[in-house]
Amino acid sequence: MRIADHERAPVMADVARVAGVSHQTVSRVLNDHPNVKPATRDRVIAAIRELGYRPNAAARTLVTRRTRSLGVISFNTTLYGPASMLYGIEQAAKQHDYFVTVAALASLDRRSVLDAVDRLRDQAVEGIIVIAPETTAVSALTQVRSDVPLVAVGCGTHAALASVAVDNEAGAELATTYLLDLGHRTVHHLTGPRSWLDAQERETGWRRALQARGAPEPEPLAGGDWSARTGYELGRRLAGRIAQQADPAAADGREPLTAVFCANDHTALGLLRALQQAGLRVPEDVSLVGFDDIPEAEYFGPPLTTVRQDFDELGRRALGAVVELIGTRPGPGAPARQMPRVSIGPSLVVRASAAPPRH
Amino acid sequence: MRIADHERAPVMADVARVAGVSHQTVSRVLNDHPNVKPATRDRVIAAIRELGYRPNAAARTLVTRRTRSLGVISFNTTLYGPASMLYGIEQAAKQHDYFVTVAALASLDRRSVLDAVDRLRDQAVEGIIVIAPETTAVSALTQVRSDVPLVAVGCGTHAALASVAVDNEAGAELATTYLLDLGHRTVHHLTGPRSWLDAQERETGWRRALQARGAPEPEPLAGGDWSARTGYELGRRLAGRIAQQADPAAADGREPLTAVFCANDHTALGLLRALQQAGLRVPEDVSLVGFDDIPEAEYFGPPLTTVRQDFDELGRRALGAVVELIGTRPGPGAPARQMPRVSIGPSLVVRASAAPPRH
DNA sequence: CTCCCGAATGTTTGCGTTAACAATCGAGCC
DNA sequence: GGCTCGATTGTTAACGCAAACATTCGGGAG
Repeated sequence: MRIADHERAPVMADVARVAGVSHQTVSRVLNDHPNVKPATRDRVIAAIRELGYRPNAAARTLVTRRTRSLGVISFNTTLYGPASMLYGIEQAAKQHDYFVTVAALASLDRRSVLDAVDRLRDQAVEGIIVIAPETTAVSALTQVRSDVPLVAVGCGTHAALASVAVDNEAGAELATTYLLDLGHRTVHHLTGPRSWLDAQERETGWRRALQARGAPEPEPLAGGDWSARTGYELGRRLAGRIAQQADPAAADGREPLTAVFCANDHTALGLLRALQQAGLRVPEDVSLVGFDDIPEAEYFGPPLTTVRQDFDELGRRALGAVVELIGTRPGPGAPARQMPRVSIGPSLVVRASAAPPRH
Repeated sequence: MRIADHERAPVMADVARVAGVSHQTVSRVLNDHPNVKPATRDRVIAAIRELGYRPNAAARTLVTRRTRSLGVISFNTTLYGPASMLYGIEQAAKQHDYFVTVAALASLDRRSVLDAVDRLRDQAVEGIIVIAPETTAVSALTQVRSDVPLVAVGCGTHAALASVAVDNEAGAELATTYLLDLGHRTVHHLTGPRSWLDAQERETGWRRALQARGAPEPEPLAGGDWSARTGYELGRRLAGRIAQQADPAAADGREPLTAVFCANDHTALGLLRALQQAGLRVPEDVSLVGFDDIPEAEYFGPPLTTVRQDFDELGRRALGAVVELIGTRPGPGAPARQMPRVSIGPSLVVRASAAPPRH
């Protein structure tokens, strides 16, 4: 396992010379071809080791037309969800013997997304996974007329793309129904950013659950952007409203607010903080349910009841989907390629932040 | 911008034919060589656009021996820190016109780290950034006799590697001194995993601050692994101890526990939760300071005073360092390559979780 | 003993690009 | 008017590998 002493790195021909065979035989050994005498194979392997030879990926790609690399486009890799998905993708990619090249987006506008796709195509990735669940991004993506297989992950289940996503509607229904079952007259909803499909779907699921029970449908609390900060800001407003509600004279016809389903755990944290700061108790005064089940949710004060989604699994499935797509390449005269849609079921994790309403 | 109608993608020769020039002229246009007549250049560009031509990266790499790709090895991309650094790295890489290939580690043992390096070298990355701050990983890395430039990021400032890191010791001193200044007799420390350099350095900084003030040095609270869970578990034990401490008869000679400096924000959250559950108030009964300043820290109950580190910047600097290293390649007879060490200063973010002790 | 066939190995070609070298073309100069 | 020089363009040769196409060798069938 010598290091090239500042000369050119050894190439296949060098190995061949040392092993006393032709370079083609070396190639055969490298690619596990049959019809190589074991003794020859051993000599070649020894030579490879002796020289510290490693195949040149570019040369190999040039002739095989395969790069074994995939692209992942991600908006904010800082969020727990995207970060976990990336992790799941990479783990799975390793098993399928693929490399993962990431392209982080500065913003989610059409231009930025298309640029990222372009960048990855320049690098000749064999497939692309997009973790960019915004509607504009998705619509931009649907127009990428490219021969590169493309799968969107965590982008809601209704995108016009091959996609892998958690069933947001089902999750939202789960959360809402749970709160209704506890005895709340209705459930309010702190939304995520309206431009995200996940947020839209969670809102839809929430609404559907209310309708199924004939519960009043309060105006959603809009303005969340998944961050704790916006949860906090909305919480401040809510706290004021709840204070009024204690005073019957000030009844304003709106539904009393005793239960809130938050679009995700981070906003729930912000909301929690705002309520506590206003002297309200969770779950005694207000019940809360989140979405995601980030690792910290269990240690909020109080621990957060939330809808769990398996990001790792999402990532793995997404990878599986691209690999599948890569395998079933066009083939002349193939009909419009079908778009696999994988939907993963979420589950409710019950903790202390939701309880029956007081009377 | 036509799509190849299922035939081979156009190559340089196709462009040349359409433009009525030789392929070399096309190459010159592509690479911004001087001495191409503007009119010719325009014809070539038009042809490129007409055919939807894009250069073949593999062929280019084969001859230039440059891949314009970098590898990032990361352990747990799910944590806020690593995820943010990855983001910063990618942003900066884009500006330097590099691709980023990630290699996630399943574990931090020597073997796994070396495998990752190998994988990346197979893909011919020009440089590697490691976000894997464990001592075993670092020691494995120092032995990678490779011609690939390698920079460790967030791995403490004492590794025997080119590195970019926040000054953990200074940050820990900042936190500890702040608590002492508030009037606490001493400060306890909830450590991170001992095998991480960051954790070690934070412990060192904490100890040094105590010594500088002549404050008693309590046994560190070991067992943290950066997670909220371990913070919680340690917190349970602490709570028991504090309860005893209220009873003078049970005094056990240990320092009273009124202030804790946590190795990171997540463990601080767990600790917070455990204390509250035990009926203790923060900061009235116990003051807390964290490390990292994750976006949620501001919304803990109470908001967490913590040491801020700029992960994005860390990532950018790390990228700058590798690019630098790549630029100043060996050169025959070059002396052992110097190892750049960048250390970034942290800052204290004061919030409500720390206050003067009661008497 | 010869022929045929398959296993094992070698030789040649082409992948798409850039670099090195060659050729052409004009303009300026003596 | 021939020559030189620089600007522009073309031609050829790598780059390192795998696939297609030879070749060799040995053994079994006839």
